[in-house]
Amino acid sequence: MPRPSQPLISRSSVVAASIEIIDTEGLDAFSLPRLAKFLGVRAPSLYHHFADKSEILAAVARQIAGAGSIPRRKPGPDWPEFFVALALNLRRSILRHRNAAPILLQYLPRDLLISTYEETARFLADSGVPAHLHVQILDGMERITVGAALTEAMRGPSSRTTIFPNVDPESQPVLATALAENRMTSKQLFEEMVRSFLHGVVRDAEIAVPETVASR
Amino acid sequence: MPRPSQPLISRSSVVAASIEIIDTEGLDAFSLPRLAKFLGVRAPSLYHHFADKSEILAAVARQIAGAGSIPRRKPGPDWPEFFVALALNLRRSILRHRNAAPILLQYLPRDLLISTYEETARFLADSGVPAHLHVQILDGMERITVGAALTEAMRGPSSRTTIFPNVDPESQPVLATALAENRMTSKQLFEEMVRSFLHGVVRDAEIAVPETVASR
DNA sequence: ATTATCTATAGATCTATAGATAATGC
DNA sequence: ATTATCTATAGATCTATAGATAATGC
Repeated sequence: MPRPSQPLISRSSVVAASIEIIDTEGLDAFSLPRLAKFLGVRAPSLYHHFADKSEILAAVARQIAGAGSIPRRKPGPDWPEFFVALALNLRRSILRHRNAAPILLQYLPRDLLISTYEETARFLADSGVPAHLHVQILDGMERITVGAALTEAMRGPSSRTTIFPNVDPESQPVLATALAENRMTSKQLFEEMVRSFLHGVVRDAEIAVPETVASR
Repeated sequence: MPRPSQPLISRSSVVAASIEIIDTEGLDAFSLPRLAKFLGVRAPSLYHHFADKSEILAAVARQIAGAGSIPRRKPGPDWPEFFVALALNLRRSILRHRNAAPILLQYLPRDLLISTYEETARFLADSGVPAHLHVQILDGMERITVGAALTEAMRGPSSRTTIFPNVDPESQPVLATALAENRMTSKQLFEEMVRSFLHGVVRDAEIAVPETVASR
């Protein structure tokens, strides 16, 4: 049955199927024959839509990383919360497809977190953050968010609930105390990690919302 | 030539050879036949020393991650610098073997960064950091360090020197200004990222070195 | 003429096991 | 008897290309 009336394959259906396979059967199960079977076609037909396998994987990475919506927020003293929201979005997207974490690491689209760095830099400027800190913030946010979410994605099921596994109160009393004192979930730790970083970056800077912006 | 007088293969030589292959030929080039050839033996002989391929890769990850020495430092107000040194060590180890980054992500040994969490928690306590922040610090440090180093390792050669590639001063003036204002290298950004996080975590806490410790 | 599928297949691997073999250590 | 290698190979893939074929769109 060569050339059907309606195309059997589209780039988006290939990406969706790939993610489905990786999610349910794991990364090792993913191959072009497996993907083709899932779509009800033959493997060579995939080459009509993608140059090669890596192009498919790159599209998968883009799909997963770009799934979240970009939060809207006005510049101002609570500018860090914009980044917290952005980071939580990406974390959720990555954790939804934990099996794909190695793909994301390998095919990381730049401007993953911050779709338009320019716009985000302006947001920082309008919030009164000095220009010399912008690169620190943009670069740090990207690395922290992607990195922390990826490592969290790779943790085994046991390490997900208990943050540090196998702590013996007898031999590790200080650590046991620390764990007992902790009231935060993984998600809250992640969120607070981002917040801490941002507050730390501006720790010595005078943050004042410029008049021109404040009065807009 | 079955059973030589001196064993031809050892776990450490296998790990070293694996790293050498991955470093110079890339991760895709790594296979048991390739590894065996490198060592001058036949592939099945490797199974006498390792249960399977993944056991070799896990050993590779452990070797790379555990290569750095643990800095010694006395507790006190400059406790963050201990963590900065720890993080820089791990970053260097990871960047020395960038091709192995996906392996590290997959076979991440827990207690990668902080060999003994207990000891580190005590260091924090002795430095006057409140117990309720210990988990935030230990968990955050591990995630930030590993994550940021891994994403840095995966960056292409062009993105290494220029932190944000392809910035057009015409259409992206704010970002261009930010880049012009930045005087930090990738390493310094990493270092400062860690420092910012730690200062941020304790931003609202009273840090006082306890008398018992300070007077030791 | 172009497009989107198919069949067939080249060509190259790869992981892991079974069983033989000779050196070693007791 | 155990150890550390080897040969041989099962068994399963996989990626990608060449070339055929029929539907589509001009």
